[in-house]
Parts: sequence; C-alpha cells; structure tokens
Amino acid sequence: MSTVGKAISLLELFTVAEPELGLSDLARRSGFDKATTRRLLVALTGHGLVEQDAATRLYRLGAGLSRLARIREARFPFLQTAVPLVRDLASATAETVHLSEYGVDRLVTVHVEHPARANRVNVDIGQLLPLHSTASGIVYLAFARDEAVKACLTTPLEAFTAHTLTEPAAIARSMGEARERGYSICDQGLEEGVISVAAAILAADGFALGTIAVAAPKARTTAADIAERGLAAVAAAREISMRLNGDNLQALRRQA
Amino acid sequence: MSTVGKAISLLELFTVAEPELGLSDLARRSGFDKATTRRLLVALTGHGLVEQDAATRLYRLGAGLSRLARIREARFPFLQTAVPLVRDLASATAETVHLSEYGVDRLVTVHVEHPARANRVNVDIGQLLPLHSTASGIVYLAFARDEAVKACLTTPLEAFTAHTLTEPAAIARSMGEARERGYSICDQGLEEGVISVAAAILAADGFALGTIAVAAPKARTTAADIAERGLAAVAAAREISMRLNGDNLQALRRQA
DNA sequence: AAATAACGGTTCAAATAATGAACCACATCC
DNA sequence: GGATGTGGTTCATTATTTGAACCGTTATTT
Repeated sequence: MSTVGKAISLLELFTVAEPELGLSDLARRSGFDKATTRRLLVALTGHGLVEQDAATRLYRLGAGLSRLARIREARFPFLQTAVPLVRDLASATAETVHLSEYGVDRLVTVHVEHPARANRVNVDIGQLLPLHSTASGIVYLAFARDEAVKACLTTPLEAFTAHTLTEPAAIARSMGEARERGYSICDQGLEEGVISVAAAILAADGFALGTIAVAAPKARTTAADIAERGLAAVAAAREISMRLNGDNLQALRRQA
Repeated sequence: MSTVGKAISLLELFTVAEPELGLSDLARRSGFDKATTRRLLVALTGHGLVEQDAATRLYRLGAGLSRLARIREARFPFLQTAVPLVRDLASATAETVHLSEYGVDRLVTVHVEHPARANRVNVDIGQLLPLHSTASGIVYLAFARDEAVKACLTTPLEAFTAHTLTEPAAIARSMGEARERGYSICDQGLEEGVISVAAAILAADGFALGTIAVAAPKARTTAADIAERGLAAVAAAREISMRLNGDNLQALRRQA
C-alpha cells in the first residue's frame, strides 16, 4: 500500500461512534508501527486533516476536511439539494431515511434522518454500505455503468445474514426488478429484521450517483408500506435528480 | 515534504473557483512530476478523496471527503450549530457574513452568507484567512492560547494592503482592543475598500475555535454601523459558543 | 491535411523517503 | 516497587517514491 493510502486509512478509522482515538489505539487498529502511525498523523495534522486535542492528546478528524468537503459541495451541491427532501420523506414515512453517495465500490452514507420513535432502524453518518446486500446498493447498480456492475458481481460477495443474496444471478434479478419498479427492496440483506426500499439519484449523464432509502423494522412493515415508501422514495430521488441537473431531461433518460 | 503532505497539497489546489483540474494542470501547479502527481491522484482516488470524471478525465474532490467531514461534524457540530445564526446575522446586517474555524495557523472559511445586493464583499467557501490581517484573525488571536499567538507574531507578516498591520506590537494592541470590546475591527487589512468586524466562538476550554465576521464595503459603512455589527456579531458568537458547549459556564470564562 | 503541441497515462533504474525495534519519560495500577 | 500502559523519539536498514523518456490520443496551428 502506498504511504498516502496508509495515511488515508488512518482517517478511515474514525467513526461517529469513536470520533477520537489515541496514538497506540490507531497504531493497533491500522496495523502500522507506532512510529509510522505518528509520522502519518503529524503529516495529516500539519495540513489540518487531523487535529490533536491539546489536553487529552487524542486525535480526531480536522477542520481541513470541512473545508475540502465544502469546496466539493460548492461544485456538487448534493447534500444541500437532497437534505430537505430526505427530511420530507422521513416525516412522510415516520421511518429512518438515509442518503448515500457512491465512492470506491461502496455507498457512503452522507445524511440520515431518524424518526422520533424508540423502535427504529439506526444508521450512522459515514457508514459504508456494500452494493450487493442493501436496497441502496441494488438500486444503485440497477442504474450504474456496466463497469461498476461488473466490478461488483465478479468479486466474491459476503453474506451478512441468512437472507443475503450472494449469487450474481439473483442480484441481477433484483436489479432488473428495481429498474422496472424504479425502486429496490432489500429484505434483511444486511441485518436481520430490517427491510429497506431505495431509489436512485441520477447524475446528468443518466447514471446513478447516489441513493435515497427508507429503512424500517420488518415486524411492523406491510406489503402496502413497502409499495408506498418505494413510490415516495422514487419521487424524492427524481426531484433531487432534477434539482441537481437543472431540469435537464437527459437526467430522466434511464429512469423513464 | 512527506509523500502524504504532497498528496494533501494536491487536494488543496481545488477551490470553489476551480473545482475541477486536469492532470497536467495539477502537476504544474503542485510542482510535482506528472508521474508523481498521477500516482498520488490514484492513491487519493482509491480512497474516495478524489474522483475523476469519466468523460472529461478531469479530477475533482471526492465523496469520501463529505463522509469524513460529516463524521467530524457529528463529534463537533460546528456548522450545524452556527449556520442558522450566521443566516440571522446576515439578514440583520444585510452584509456578507462568514464563519471560520481554526486550522494550521490560519482560519478556514467554512460558511458564507451573501446579501442579495450587487455591491457586496465576496468571500468564497474554503478561503484561507491569515491571522494578522483580518478581523477574524485578530479576534481569534485575542482569545487564543498563548502558543498560537506567539507562533503567529514571531513569523514575518505579509502586508496585503497599505493598511495591513505587520508590527507585532500594533497587532497586539488590536488584539487588546478586541478583547475589551468583544469584537475586532479590521480596516482594509486584507483588501482595499473592505471593512470587517468579527467575534470569537469559544470552545469548552474557553479558547477560540473559530470566528464569525461581517464584511462590508467601507464606502457605505459608518462608525455606528461598525459598533452595531460588532455587538450583533458578539451576540451571535456567544450564542454559538453556548449551544456548542451546552451552556457550560466555562465557555464564557474568558469572554466575561 | 500535415505538422505541431498538449493532453492523459506508463515505465524502470536511481534516489530518496519510509520503516520499526529499541529507546525515553511519564502515568496508572496492583 | 514492579509491571504495564500511555505518547513520543531515534537512526541504520529497507522499501517506496521519483522523474526523464516514453506511448497513444486529441485538439490546435500552419
């Protein structure tokens, strides 16, 4: 792995659940030597991608990341555009709604709205979603470039639950259904007792760039709920796509 | 420079004004060899910090940055907390209001609200503000740790305009005034014809972590405007500080 | 339409930067 | 007091990065 890759993999150790980590901890988790880990952290800190708490000596992600993310957002106002519609969908469904964006053969959760009820599906910001075992992933693949689909289906697929589809053929079938319906359904593919629907958000070229998904406890979800949420997700995704691409008709080419 | 530093300095070439750059361009601006530049870009792309447009082959900042920035925000909800108050201050003053956060001996502009009028001060997201020649910088220093102040005042200070203060003693005086008033005033320190006021946002330890500033064309700004904006900025900064630190009284220790 | 220049991307011997075992100093904890 | 945990540092050894020269394409220019 390149030195740069190592440095970035240090950044990836920080999560919502554990946003601050010590040097030894980082070294242990990354598998790098303590000296190496520290040198990388110093380099990252020097550019503001990591900060060190003056008192606790713990490391955390730095302000430079906010800066870079905002520059990206200025070019690509994905969050800005999508968040209001995620909120609307969340209040309409009273279930967890999460927004993801494609990045390096996975989907990256960039926003989440949780309903104000105790029994709900919990999704963390920053969580990484595999493509083959989530509603978001399936619908993403359904509207993705062939290369991306091929790349996904030719690697061995992990089974997270007894329900996870790992056969390329089965996944292709799911994708086909999603393409027809406009939304995907994933029944406990990543976690037992969770059922999700998702719709694809399209870039100007007509290919998916991200997804919007509704996740709910299976116990209280009926077939009618699924259909209703699916259609609502499609409407939200379509609206986000249109706002992103300035009503460009090409955006709907594949979804039509 | 470490390889990691080089990779990050590539990220820093992207701005709001130029969010997409080609390989040769990046190599030229960074001063790295084309082969090196590309290897770094590949490493960054492999982790989602950079994306390459499939059609134009241009590079841009990647979705992974949004992810990391959101994880940071979850720990440190600076933007989430501050943006509404930035908006309020912008509509109250009808001038440009910008929010910055400290990062590696500069302030990083993380949010901006522009008034809906043609003649205004324009600030870009991601813009880096020097500490000695901006209202934000002065008030930051006024409430910063001694080390940070020392680090700033012991390096040679650039004069951006004829009005820029570059004497450590003059800057220390400005800082003192800012500490007394609660807000700083910077009269054309960075750009001719622009006058700004700023107030410090404090962390739980009582030291500044960022600033909120109002910037306006000097031509239409009276002494009364300055005082009014200053007090409004202080109120906004104090509110943000309190919300961030959960009404923790310690937050006001130094501002009291 | 041929020539030129600029683009993105690749190669491999040479040069340079990264590595990690052993080492502090300090803080708990038993 | 001894054992184990931190964060941080050193420097000979080692592995990675480097960049001139290369290729194939795609605009410009003549």
